[in-house]
Amino acid sequence: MPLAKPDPLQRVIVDAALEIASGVGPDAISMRELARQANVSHQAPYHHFGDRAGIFAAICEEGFAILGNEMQGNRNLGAEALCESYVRFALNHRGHLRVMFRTDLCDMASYPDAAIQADRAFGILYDEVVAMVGLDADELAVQTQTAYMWSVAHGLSTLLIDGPLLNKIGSVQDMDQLIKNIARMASSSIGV
Amino acid sequence: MPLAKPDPLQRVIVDAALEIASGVGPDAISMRELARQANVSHQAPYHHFGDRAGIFAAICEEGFAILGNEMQGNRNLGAEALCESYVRFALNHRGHLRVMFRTDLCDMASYPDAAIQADRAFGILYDEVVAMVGLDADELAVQTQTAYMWSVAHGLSTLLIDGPLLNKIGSVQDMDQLIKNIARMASSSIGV
DNA sequence: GGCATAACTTGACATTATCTAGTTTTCGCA
DNA sequence: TGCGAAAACTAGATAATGTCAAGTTATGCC
Repeated sequence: MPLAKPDPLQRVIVDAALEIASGVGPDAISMRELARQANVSHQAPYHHFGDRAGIFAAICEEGFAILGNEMQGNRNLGAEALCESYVRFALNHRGHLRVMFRTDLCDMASYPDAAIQADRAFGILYDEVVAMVGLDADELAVQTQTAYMWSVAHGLSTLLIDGPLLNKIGSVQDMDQLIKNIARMASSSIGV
Repeated sequence: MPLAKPDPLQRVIVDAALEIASGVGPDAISMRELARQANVSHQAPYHHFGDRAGIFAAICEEGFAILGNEMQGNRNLGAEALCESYVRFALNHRGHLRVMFRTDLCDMASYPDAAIQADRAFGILYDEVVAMVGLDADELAVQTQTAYMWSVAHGLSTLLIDGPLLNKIGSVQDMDQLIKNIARMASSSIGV
């Protein structure tokens, strides 16, 4: 029986980074600490990612890809499900989310692969809104409603992950209900 | 005519920090750079703020105080105005906002003065929702709707400041209209 | 005046990102 | 099988950072 192939270093490093990001936060990520956790020299991560921003770019790309896939999977279930899947992604991948919207950590304009995944995720939401408001709706209305849905999902996500919202909510059960209720409120505002 | 009293060092330092925060981002804030910009030794800021987190705590406290005041001023104009004032605060004080929800930069639990201002701002929003849904509404409904309003305002704010939303919107005029429309959509979902 | 306290300065240390320059591994191909 | 180049690393050095410890100056009050 062949030995299991060890995880490629890049995977190990990104996982270590995500662990730190979802714990203390992305700023605590240091190249040398990642190298230490991967048991390699302090320069090994540079070979794969170029610099610190490269690590964040990899996280962005992966994060938006996962988010896109999850939204894609719930695409036929309406805006409510889309909103819910956004928030659930955030809760299940808080390390990713904490990096994905930090333009200071990684300017996506410099990392086209990451930007592509981000645009794709946005496009799925956009298309869903188009489907709800109708193809004949004017551009501005679609943009507004897309921004609205995105704001609700993104706002709730960030408030749950980093904001004081968790402190004001009792149990996880409550949180689950809260997410569902808010997703429903948001989707019922669309297309009217 | 007496000489104008020079700004106290704390003000100079916080302003320098805000300048950096609203530009590159809060992570680029370094104690030594702040000292440099204030023309003092690299240890002077420590005397006033204790450590780096102390600077962020001061920014949080000030930010939530300003936000609270602006919301308080628009309190009688309904949830729509409240939501709008939140977003406008974010746009006009992006340095503050970028710090206020970064629990990794400053754990508000360790800075009661900051926490008080944050609770106050939240309370204003909460009271407004109570006023809209009626005093007889049950606790869960009020919590849900408060979280909803907050999510919309906060989500739109962060997406406009750091997210890719700006790239997808044409002019500042459009942005103004977008904010108004979204605030209206949000407030019309309340209390139904 | 005297003196306690606040408001700083100086120097040192460990840690960091990143540059430059090696060294070892791997692998396609003769 | 062996070789040669590219990939995957290692090693050392530099400048910058946060923060500790210890000194010095300025302020305000009795």
